[in-house]
Amino acid sequence: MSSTPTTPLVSGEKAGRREQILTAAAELFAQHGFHGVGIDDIGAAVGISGPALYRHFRSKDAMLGEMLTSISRYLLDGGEAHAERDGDADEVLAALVRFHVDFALTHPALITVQERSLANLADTDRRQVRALQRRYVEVWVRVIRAAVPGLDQAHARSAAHAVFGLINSTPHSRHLPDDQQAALLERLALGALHAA
Amino acid sequence: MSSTPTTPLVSGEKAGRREQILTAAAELFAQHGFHGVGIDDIGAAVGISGPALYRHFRSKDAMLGEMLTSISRYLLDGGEAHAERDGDADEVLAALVRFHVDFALTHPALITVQERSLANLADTDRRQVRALQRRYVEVWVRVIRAAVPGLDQAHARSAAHAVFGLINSTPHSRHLPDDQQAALLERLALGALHAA
DNA sequence: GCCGGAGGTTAGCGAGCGCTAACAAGACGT
DNA sequence: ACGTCTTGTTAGCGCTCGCTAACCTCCGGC
Repeated sequence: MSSTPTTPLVSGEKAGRREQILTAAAELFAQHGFHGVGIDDIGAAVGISGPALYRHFRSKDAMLGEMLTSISRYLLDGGEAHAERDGDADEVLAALVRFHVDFALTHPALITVQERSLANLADTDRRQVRALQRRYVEVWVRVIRAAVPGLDQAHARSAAHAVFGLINSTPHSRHLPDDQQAALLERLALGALHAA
Repeated sequence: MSSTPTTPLVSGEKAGRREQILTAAAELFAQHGFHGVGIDDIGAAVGISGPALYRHFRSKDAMLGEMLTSISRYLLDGGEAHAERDGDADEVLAALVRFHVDFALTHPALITVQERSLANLADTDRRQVRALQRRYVEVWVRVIRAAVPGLDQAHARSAAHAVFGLINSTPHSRHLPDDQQAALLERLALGALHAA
């Protein structure tokens, strides 16, 4: 609604140069870490070479910044959309889990980058990402507490983080077809939460 | 029995210089990533300055290598010890979960480093760490399949990774006293596995 | 038919980093 | 008393990396 028109979170395909660069960079950052990837590597990954990237981004840090803030915003938006849909509390929770699982399975590189290199962000960007993440966690806390009785805020927050860890572990283990992996992760996540 | 006598996994306190350096380095690597930490930073953290570290380690990579292999070996040894103790399958699983939770809560920096910077390891070290980790996963797979009926290898392996992610998430969320956090993680982990 | 902007190229700068070299000072066995 | 081993110091080399400068080329509008 505000800056970019639709924000389909990159999605390959037609994608302008900026998006193309961001997806390539995400893949590289995920594999080698932020400092382990050079400007030239990113350029090479999209077929142009080195400093041409500065026609599209102000700095290497700006790439990471845009990457992480767009992820966080996408998750927050999606999370809020699911949380606001009224219905059975258990079903809302299941939908939220499914949403996050789906994201983790379709964008493993982004998951890895977000976990790994928040520390490499410039101060301003890091504050913004942190804020978005906090709000996303709060969405989960509300939904969890509605579905699982007898959990105080602190326990619900810890449980939310734990479930993120569970779901986000998926880039480290892809020995199952996607649909089976998704089904398993959903069962595990919901099993964990209902045992809390 | 082979190289080092007892291998108490560092543990601060008396600890020789090498161990002191490794713990300091782990903390820094966890905060800023491997490439984000300079030789001088590590030296400063233990009160000596810069190149003095080369009296104790052959290179910066060697520090990371020793750090990660010792973690992996500690986990594998502990895991096998718990798995071999016979008794109720559920109780063995619970003990294994408790073991890993305990490790994650007492060594959050090591957890973070192991997740984050496997990619920064030299080839030889990385192969060794990978091998140790694989064996640790296999311990879990056996214990899980004994306690949870109807899981094939692949599903059990995915579930193991997911539970690692769940437990290892604890460095990102410390807003609960340690004992409550441990109890919660145990419940979540076992809840997840029994729902698999 | 020109011209300005968009998006590339290569050359090279300045800074930071891992690591080595050369040297100093205390502990200690003989 | 002396040499040697250990563990520290500072200076500095060489390389890599992020980024800028200067230049080229295509392309669409008037």
